[in-house]
Amino acid sequence: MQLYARTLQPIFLTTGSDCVLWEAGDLFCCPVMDSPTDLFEDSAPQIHAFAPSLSSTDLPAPPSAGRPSPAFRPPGFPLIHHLLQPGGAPRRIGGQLNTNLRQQEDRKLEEDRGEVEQGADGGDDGAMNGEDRLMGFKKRHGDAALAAEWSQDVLKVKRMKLESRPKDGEAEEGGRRREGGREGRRREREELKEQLDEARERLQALQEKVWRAFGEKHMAEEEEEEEKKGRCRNREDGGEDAGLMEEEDITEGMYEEEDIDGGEMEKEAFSLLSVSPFDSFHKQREEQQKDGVGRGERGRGLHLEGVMEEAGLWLDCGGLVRGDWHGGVEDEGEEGGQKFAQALKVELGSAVARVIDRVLRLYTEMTDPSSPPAAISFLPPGNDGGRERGVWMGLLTQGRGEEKMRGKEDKTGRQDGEREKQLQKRSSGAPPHRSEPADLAMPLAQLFSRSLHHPQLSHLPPSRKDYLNSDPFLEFSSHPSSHPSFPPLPLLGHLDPSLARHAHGGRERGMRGDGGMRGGGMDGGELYLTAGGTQEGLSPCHLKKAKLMFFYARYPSSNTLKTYFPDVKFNRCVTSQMIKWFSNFREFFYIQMERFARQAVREALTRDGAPRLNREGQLRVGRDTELYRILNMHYNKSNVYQVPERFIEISEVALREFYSAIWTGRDSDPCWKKGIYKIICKMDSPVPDAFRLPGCPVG
DNA sequence: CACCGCCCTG
DNA sequence: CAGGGCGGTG
Repeated sequence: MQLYARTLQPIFLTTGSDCVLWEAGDLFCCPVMDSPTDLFEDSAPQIHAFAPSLSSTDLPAPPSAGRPSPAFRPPGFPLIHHLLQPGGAPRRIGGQLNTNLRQQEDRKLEEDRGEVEQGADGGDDGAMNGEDRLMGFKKRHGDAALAAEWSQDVLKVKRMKLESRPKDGEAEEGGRRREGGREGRRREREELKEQLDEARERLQALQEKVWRAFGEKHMAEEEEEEEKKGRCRNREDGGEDAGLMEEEDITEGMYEEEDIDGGEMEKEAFSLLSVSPFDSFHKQREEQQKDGVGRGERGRGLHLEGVMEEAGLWLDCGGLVRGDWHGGVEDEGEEGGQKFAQALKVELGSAVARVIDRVLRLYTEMTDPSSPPAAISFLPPGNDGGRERGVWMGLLTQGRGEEKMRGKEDKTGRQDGEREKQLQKRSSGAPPHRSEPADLAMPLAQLFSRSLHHPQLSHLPPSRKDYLNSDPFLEFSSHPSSHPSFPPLPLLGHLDPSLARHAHGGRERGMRGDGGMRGGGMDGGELYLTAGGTQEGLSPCHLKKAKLMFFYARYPSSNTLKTYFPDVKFNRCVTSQMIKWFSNFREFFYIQMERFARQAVREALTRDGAPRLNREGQLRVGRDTELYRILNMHYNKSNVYQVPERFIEISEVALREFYSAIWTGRDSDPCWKKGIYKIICKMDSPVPDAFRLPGCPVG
C-alpha cells in the first residue's frame, strides 16, 4: 500500500496546505488565482468541446466563455469563499488600508475564524485521536481539523500584521501617544514576535501531525499490503515490487528527514521567496485578468500543478510582501518596523515555503526523477507506477515504443487472419523506422502536447522558472524532452471523494469544471482502489480511454482489454462491462453510419436519380464532415486526441457498405448488417502501446 | 454451460 | 451507457 500512501501523502498535504496557501496568499497579497488566467490558452478553441459534456451534478459547470460567472460558486468551502468573491480577492494590493477597511478586515477575520472553527468542529473529535475509526473518516476529518488549525494560525499572523500596521488614526493622535510610542512599539513588537514564534511552532506541530497522520495510514495500509502483495506478482515482471520498495524507501526517508533538513530548507525556501519582483506580480495579475479563459477550463485537476501554482502564488507573495510592507511601514520611517517586517517575512516565508517545498518534493520524487513528467499524458492513478511511466517516457523520447512490444501482446488479443498479417508485416518489417502510419504516431504526440506546454509555468516570470528548473527536485531540464510538468491528473480524486469535492468545488480552479474529464475525469474510479494499484471498478478515465481505443480497435478481445488497462483489476463483471462499452461504441458507430448512408441514399434519389457514389461530399468522412464531427464528439469529446486517419478510412468503408447495402435493397434482409460488421471487424488496427499505460488520457 | 455480440429498451 | 433477452459458437 505504499503506493497509495505516497500518492495520498502529497495530496493530503496539498489539501491541507491549500487553506494555508490561500490564506497565506491573502495575508500578504491577494491570491493570484481568483481570476481566469492564460493558463489554458492553447486549449481555448477546444473549450466548446468540453462544455456540452458536463454531466456532473456536484460540480459547477465551468462557464463556457471562460470567466466564471457570478453564479459559479464553489459550494461549501468557507475558507476561501471570500477569495472567490468578485471584489473579494484583491483586497489589499496597494497596501493602503484605511480604518474602514481595517474594520472590515477584522470583521472578515472574525467571520473567517468562525467559519474555520465551524469547519473544525465537525472534525476535531475524530481528527487525530479516534484510533478506532475508519481511516477514511479519520483522514477526512483530520483534514478539516488541520485545515482549520493552519488557517487559524495564518489568521493569527494576519491579525498580527494588521495590528502592526501604522494606523492612520493613531498616527495623528498626538504627542502623548507618540511619547509612549517608542516603548509601546517595542513591547508590541516583542509581543508580535512571541506570537510569531507561537505561530511557527504551531505550524511545525501541525506539519508533524500531518506526517504522523500519514504515517498511521501508511502503517495501517502496510498490513493490508502484505496480504495483497502476492496478487500483484502475477504481473509481467518484478519491476513492480522493486518500484514499491523504492517508493517505500523514499517515503520513509522523507519522513525522517523532517527534522534534519529544516534549517537548510528554510534558507532555500526564503531565497525562493525573495526572487519575485513586486511589479511582476501586478503585471501577471493584469494579464490574468485580461485573459478570459476560465481556470475551470484549464487542467484536468492537475494537483501537482495546483501545488506548483500555489507555490507560484506564494512566490508572488514574496514580492508583494516587500511592496506591501514598504508601503505600510515606510510611512512611519521606522527602521525597526522594517526589520520586523523582514523578520516576519523570513519567518513566515520560510515556514510556509518549507511546507510547500516539501509537498513539491514529495510530488517530484514520486515521479521517477529519471522520467521527466513530460510523459505523463495518462495519469497513473496510484498504480504500479514507475514501470508504466517508463513506457510513456520511452514512447515519448524514442518515439517508437510501438514496435517494441507489439509482437508480445497483440497476439494475446483476438486476431483474425488479416490482423495477424498486419502484425507480422509490422514486426518483421525490416527497416527500424517507424512502420506505423503517421496517424498512429501523431495522436500520441498531440495527446502529450498539453502536458508539454505546461501552462502553469508559462505565466511565471523567468526568474521563477529558473528557480524551478534549478531546483534539485524539479530538475527536468537535463532530459531531452523535459519540461517542468507534473502528473496532470486529479490524484486527489483517487483518495477521498469528499476531498475531491472540496478541491473541485472549493477551489474553483485547476480543473476543467470537469466536463472534459467527466468525459474522462477524476470522479468515479477513485472509490475502488485496491492494494495493487488497480481498481475494482471502472472510472470515467477508463471509459475515456476505451473510447480513444475505439479509434483503433472496434472489436477488442477481453485479453486485449486486460493488457491495455493494467490499472484495472479485471473480474467477470468488469470485463463484461468493458466489453459492453465497446459494444455500445460500435452500436453508436453503426447507427451513425447507417443514418448517414440512408441520408446519402435519399439525397442521391432526390437529386437526379443516379447514385453518385464517390462524388464530393457524399460518402466521405473527411475531417470537415458532419459525420466526422459527430464521431469525434462521441469518442473524443475533449478533442485532445487526433483521430487516426485509419479510423476515418474505416468509417468511410462502413459508410459505403451501408450505402451500397441500402441502395441495393439488401437492408430488407433482417441480418443485412452482419456482413458489414464482418468487414469492419477485420479492420481493427493495433492499439498503440501508449494505451498500455495505466491512468487517464488528458483532456 | 460459458462466452460473445447484437438488439431493444430505459 | 447499462440491463436483459436472444441467437450463435465452442
